Amino acid sequence: METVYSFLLSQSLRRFSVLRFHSAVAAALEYQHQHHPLSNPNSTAPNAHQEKTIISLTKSCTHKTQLLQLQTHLLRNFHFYNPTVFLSFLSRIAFPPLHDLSYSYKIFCQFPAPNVLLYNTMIRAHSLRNDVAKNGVLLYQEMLHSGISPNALTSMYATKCCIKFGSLFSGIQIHARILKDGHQSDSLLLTTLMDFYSSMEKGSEAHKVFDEISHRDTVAWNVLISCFMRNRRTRDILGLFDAMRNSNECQPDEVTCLFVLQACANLNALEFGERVHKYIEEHDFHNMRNVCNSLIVMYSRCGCVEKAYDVFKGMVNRDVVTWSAMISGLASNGYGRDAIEAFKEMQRAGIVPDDQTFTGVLSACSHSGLVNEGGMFFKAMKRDFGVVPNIHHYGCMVDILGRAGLVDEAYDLVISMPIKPDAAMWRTLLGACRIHRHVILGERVIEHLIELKAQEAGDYVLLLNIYSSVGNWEKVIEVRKLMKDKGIQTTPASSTIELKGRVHEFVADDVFHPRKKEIYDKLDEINQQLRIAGYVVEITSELHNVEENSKQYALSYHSEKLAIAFGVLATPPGTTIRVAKDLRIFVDCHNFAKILSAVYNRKVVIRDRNRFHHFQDGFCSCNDYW
DNA sequence: ATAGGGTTAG
Repeated sequence: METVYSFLLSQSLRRFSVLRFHSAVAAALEYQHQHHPLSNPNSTAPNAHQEKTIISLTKSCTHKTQLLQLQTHLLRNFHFYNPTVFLSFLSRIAFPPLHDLSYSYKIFCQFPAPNVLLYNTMIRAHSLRNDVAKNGVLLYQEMLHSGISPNALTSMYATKCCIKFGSLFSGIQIHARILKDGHQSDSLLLTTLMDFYSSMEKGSEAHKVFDEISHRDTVAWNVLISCFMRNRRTRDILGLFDAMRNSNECQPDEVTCLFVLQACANLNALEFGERVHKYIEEHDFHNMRNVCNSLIVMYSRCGCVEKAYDVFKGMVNRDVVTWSAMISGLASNGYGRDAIEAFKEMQRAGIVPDDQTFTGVLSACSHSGLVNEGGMFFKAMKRDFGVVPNIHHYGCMVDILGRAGLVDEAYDLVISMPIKPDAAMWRTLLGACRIHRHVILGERVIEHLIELKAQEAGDYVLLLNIYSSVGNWEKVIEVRKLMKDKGIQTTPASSTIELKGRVHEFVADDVFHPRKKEIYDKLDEINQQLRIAGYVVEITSELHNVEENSKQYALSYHSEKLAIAFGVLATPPGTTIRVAKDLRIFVDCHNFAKILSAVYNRKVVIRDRNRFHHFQDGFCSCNDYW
């Protein structure tokens, strides 16, 4: 018995780990209990036939009890510590479905001289779960301490542990070790390393690693694209798609298309989205349901719901995601009634709606001012479909009531609902207060936002607009002073327009665009034309920048106006002008677009933070402003 | 001689 102890203890000391020391003691005691004399572990290696049998036996075990029995048997025959057998056994325990990490660690500690293979197995098993990923990193460090050199797989598994654990420092250490060990030419390892930097929001580091990969395949490109997606570098993704197509190493696959379509949806880049659609058809990805669902979303988010519907019609197997995407697309583009029809048709098709379907249905009601229907669906979703309203559903209801002028009812709903309201909820209500010039409630909502410590410049601007809309200039001055004292800065709004697959971005009084002179001249010309048609700049009701006075406001060039002017300038007559704005559209610009659509005979589609505004022949599809 | 890399479909 002394031998057992001293052997295991010396092992554990040599391998530098207090944890391991305790495990080793426990293990030694267990063997004492089993009356098992541990002699030289490898004294009787199984022959080739035995080994094969043992491994297949190990693989056939589905429960831990079976494996325990097998372990006892193998120990008795001195076969357990055969490296191959032990590895097979450990893998079985450490990976799903059993995935018993504490037990696998226990038996791992019992192995006299773990090699790199065993460590890899252990580290990989730890990289699969968030809660133990940290131990994977520790195992890696322990391995280095005991003088075993890692191979490319070790570094990869350890990197994955760092991703799960979220440790930038450990990951950088691994990166250094990769370079030291000369594994920097392993493209699969570097792909994982890219993903690591990406998940740590170190985009430029990820890009550097990408540049160092000698043979970049589709996966490497996709990881870079997902990195740009995370870091909101959406516009660069379009460039990457082209670069990928022009490279002779690899071509975009359906995963690439999913990313790029999402980028197009965010950027309002319809032309580019259509090109991706063409690519999808050329490569037979259009039979994939997730790709089609993404196409529906892309077309809807680009204000082109007809094309979204074309894709929808062409699909054979529509699931709940397909229907929900279509319903939301119809809703956000102002086709509330059609969205509700689609919902009914979905039920006829036997597809069961879920929570996100109802978000779409309720937003249809809010976008089309269907107050009664909204209330009806809100009641029915829980009663008839067992979908418990979440914060988005309550948000829609607040929006429906608020827009309809029932701001007090909306407030009561927020107060009485079983979910804690978030900042977005209060902002919805604040927006309703602004539309209906509800000063008292507006002040109260601001208090709630301050309480949440979530108030933004935009919230104060809304409050300012509420005060100015009722002519309370004293309060306007007061809020402006408050904002100045608090040092609250308004972020400049930006508008984008796509032209020949390129996205152009404008801020108010933009000076960056290469064709700015032409654009400003065009905008002046448009303003002149629109004034003849009765367009008056609305000064009093909309203030967007605390620094500005009314005179400057009247003369300022809003980002959406610049984008529209660029559209008029650079596209042939009759072309639809599609603009996306990251904040709410201004009332003044809304009027501007409305009159422009008649005077210049152009359809104008503006997507702002909340919804689409389709302008045609002097009218707008939305019911916000009139 | 190891279950080498990446996915947001609403």
